[in-house]
Amino acid sequence: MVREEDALVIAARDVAVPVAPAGPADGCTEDLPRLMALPGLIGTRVLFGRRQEIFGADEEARSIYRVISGAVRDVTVLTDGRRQVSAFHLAGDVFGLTAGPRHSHSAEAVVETVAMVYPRRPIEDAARRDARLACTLWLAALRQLEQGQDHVLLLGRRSAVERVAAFLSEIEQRSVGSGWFVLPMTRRDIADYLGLTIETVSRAVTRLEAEGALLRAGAKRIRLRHAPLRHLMGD
Amino acid sequence: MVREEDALVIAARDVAVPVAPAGPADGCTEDLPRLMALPGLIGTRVLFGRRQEIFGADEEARSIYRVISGAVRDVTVLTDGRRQVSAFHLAGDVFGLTAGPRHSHSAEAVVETVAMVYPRRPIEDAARRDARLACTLWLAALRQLEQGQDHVLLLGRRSAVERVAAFLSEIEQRSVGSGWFVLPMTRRDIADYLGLTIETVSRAVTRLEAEGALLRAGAKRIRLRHAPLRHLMGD
DNA sequence: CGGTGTCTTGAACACAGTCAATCGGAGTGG
DNA sequence: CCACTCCGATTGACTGTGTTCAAGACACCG
Repeated sequence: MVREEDALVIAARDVAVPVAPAGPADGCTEDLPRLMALPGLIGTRVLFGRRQEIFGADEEARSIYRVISGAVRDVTVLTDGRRQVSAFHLAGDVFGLTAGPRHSHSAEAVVETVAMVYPRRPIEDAARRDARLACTLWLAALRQLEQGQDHVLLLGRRSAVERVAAFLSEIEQRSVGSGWFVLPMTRRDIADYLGLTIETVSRAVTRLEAEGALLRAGAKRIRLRHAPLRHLMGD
Repeated sequence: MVREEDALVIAARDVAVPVAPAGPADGCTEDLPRLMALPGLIGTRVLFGRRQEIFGADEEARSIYRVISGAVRDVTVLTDGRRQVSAFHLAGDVFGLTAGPRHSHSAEAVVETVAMVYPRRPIEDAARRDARLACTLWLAALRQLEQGQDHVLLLGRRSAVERVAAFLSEIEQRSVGSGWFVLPMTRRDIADYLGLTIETVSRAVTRLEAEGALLRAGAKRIRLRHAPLRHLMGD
């Protein structure tokens, strides 16, 4: 089994893998807002109207964005009209990061939204010189990566009711206050985020209400009851 | 609509957003292997047996990995046994990156696998000093982020046959040669990656074969016929 | 107070899941 | 070399969750 080319390989079961005595390991600054205010990184506050496109798919990625207020959706549309929302960005979130020269999806304001817009080139130039900034951008990307993995788990292995329950929990946590909160997006956005139809989302919300897992005031004003909600979330 | 606190905000439709004249924009070095060979970053070649766990969920993230040969799966298991594979890593891929101190999922060798293992702390220390390394790690994370978004689109808005067709295309592209290639993973892994059951994966492959979109030699040895395959992929 | 867009509800259907039996291929031992 | 075993893959019949198509309720705004 051990061929010559593997001669220097250590079998994982035979030896303890050499490791650093890891501590909290968050050496990078988490304070992206302040870093982005560094000299030379001049951002612009921009107001986007409801449903306004912020950038389009295949468009050159010239800017990086941070939400001040409002909500933004990342959208991919297939040629036959099927639509997928891959992420929502709320106040404080950074979006528009991409490895390549072009965006792979579009971003649209869900409601009237104010965002800081930073030109990409100067940011990347600065990141190439300032390791702290680069490290911070790395963390921002990793955090989005982990959100994406949660999303994959949601879409791959959860029922409709579980998806809607998890979605509402997520939005509640990312909204400011506790108690009542407002869904900025329509049922269509939610459905396209959860890989469902608007009818199924509607039925799931109705069912959650019937089971006592939430209270409603209109379609978008919601208050969760966490104890019964957890019961319906599976894990 | 424009309140006082928005006074300094520029409406996106009124002015051209100031942008840098963006070029190819890939200032960061893409050559992660060579960067990881920098002085001070001492990796270890480690051999993992088939199905061996490389790291577990909730385990401290002490290392970063790069696949030399073989294949690795990222796995999340819910308490009720439902299983989701969030990614496969093939030769050349970096994995084990995480923002927090702990892994959110486990990683397992799909087949006998050799990987380079780099201790995390020294890498992050170096990244905090060397902006090029930080920038490169940033790109690695962004690339995984984009793969995650493709995965979300797959799970959210594609039929079973489309998912399997897209999956086979993806593996073919990431494998070395052209023509025939080998699936290192079982039907269970594929099903858990695509959010399907093994029976549905099996039926989809059978159907793709019947429609002339692929040839089979055993369950894992495959050759794709791209023209008919595209037809069945929707977009 | 009407009009329009969004949301909810209902009934029929379809796609993928479940349960169960069979097939196939790699490895093992006689 | 063949028979046996085991695990994974395939196929079939039936079920169920979520979709589709269609109608109606609600709320927001002129």
